[in-house]
Amino acid sequence: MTKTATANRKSAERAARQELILQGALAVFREKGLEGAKIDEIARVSGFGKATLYYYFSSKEEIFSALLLNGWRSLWRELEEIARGDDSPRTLFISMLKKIVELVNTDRPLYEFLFQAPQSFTPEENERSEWKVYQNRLYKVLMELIEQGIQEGEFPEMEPRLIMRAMGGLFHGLVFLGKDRKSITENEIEEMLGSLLGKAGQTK
Amino acid sequence: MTKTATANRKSAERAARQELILQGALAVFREKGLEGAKIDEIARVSGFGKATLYYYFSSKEEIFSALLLNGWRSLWRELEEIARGDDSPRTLFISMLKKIVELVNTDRPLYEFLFQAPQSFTPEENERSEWKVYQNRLYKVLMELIEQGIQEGEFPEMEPRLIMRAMGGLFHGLVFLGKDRKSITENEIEEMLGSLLGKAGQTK
DNA sequence: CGATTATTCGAACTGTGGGTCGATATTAGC
DNA sequence: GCTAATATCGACCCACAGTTCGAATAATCG
Repeated sequence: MTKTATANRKSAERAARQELILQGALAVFREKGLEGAKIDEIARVSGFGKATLYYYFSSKEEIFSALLLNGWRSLWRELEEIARGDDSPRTLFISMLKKIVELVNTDRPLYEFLFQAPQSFTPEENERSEWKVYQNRLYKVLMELIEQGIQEGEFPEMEPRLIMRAMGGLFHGLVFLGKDRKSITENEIEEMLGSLLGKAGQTK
Repeated sequence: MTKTATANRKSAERAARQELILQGALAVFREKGLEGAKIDEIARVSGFGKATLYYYFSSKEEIFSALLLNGWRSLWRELEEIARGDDSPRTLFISMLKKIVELVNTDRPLYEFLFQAPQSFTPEENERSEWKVYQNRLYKVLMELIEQGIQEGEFPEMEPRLIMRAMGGLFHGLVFLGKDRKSITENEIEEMLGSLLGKAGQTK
């Protein structure tokens, strides 16, 4: 058993070091943007030699990808649970967005990265990427909630895609826009969403 | 008089060539993103040698800046007129956004660039830039309309900055999000804004 | 202990891309 | 036509940043 135990510890340590590197990388991306982040600086910030980064990751791009993948995957896991609830579409929809707000307020740098980094890639690059799978699942669930919600009269009768875009933009604006990084409260979000979606069924 | 006439023509031609270069640059930015756009490619697309670009512009960054400055300045001029009208704050506010939609539908690549390129710079870089002046004027006018609108009961009673963010996000979502580049209509915008702002005073 | 393997790292390599040079062509003015 | 200014351009330069190398150190195991 000794062999396995040691191997486990080693692989755990390896993962922990990868995590350290990712944290450093995130800090640098946040400050310098995607292209502005230099490998040397990531190495310095995370406290490893430059070559060591390449011992754990095969390229700069892989570091990006790992950050995005981890982030979107864990975000999806949090939201998946909520989506499985059996409340009305509108309630579920709002709960999910409120959950995202809660998470953002927990670790703003991470979520700013998750929501803004993708714009730095070309659409083709994005299609191929692992993390996109989880983002797509999230979008799909939200779209379905909107469609069901419309049928049940809980959402305004408009093109679902249009509502999706409007809600996405509204949400993004409230949570991420503005230089004053004051966190938004769940109540504020709820109020805004409520007025956009109309009062129908809101106090159900 | 010959001298002046010739000089005029020359400077007009010079401006026209600059314009050609800017058009090429915009096309490349649109496709490749800001960092992905190479000077060599801009030169190729706009039909000049690389060195010629540097005969008209002193750096790659100056090309960016010129695009942004031209764009935001002309956008501001269009909107300034509207802002001077003497309708109610809410009507003015909505007219301005509808005007932007109209312009976007005229030249989508340009406006996508205008609204998205700034994110590629660090905040400090943005502060120093010429074009930011016009963007700030626009934001200021919109904020004032919101503040007045609240006093006159045409807008919901919330923090103006919050309303601004919400409207900005909503607008951006509707106009620019989504891969299907189908243009949005002014009516759709009006409907969305209307429901977010509430019915109060809408049918004034 | 050796010896084999895992880890770390600064130095060196290399491709890329922004910017410059010098030579050439084109135009303007007389 | 001749000269000076204007315009054009491909080849070159060089700094930078991602990546690799090779050596050195630390951990594992028999």
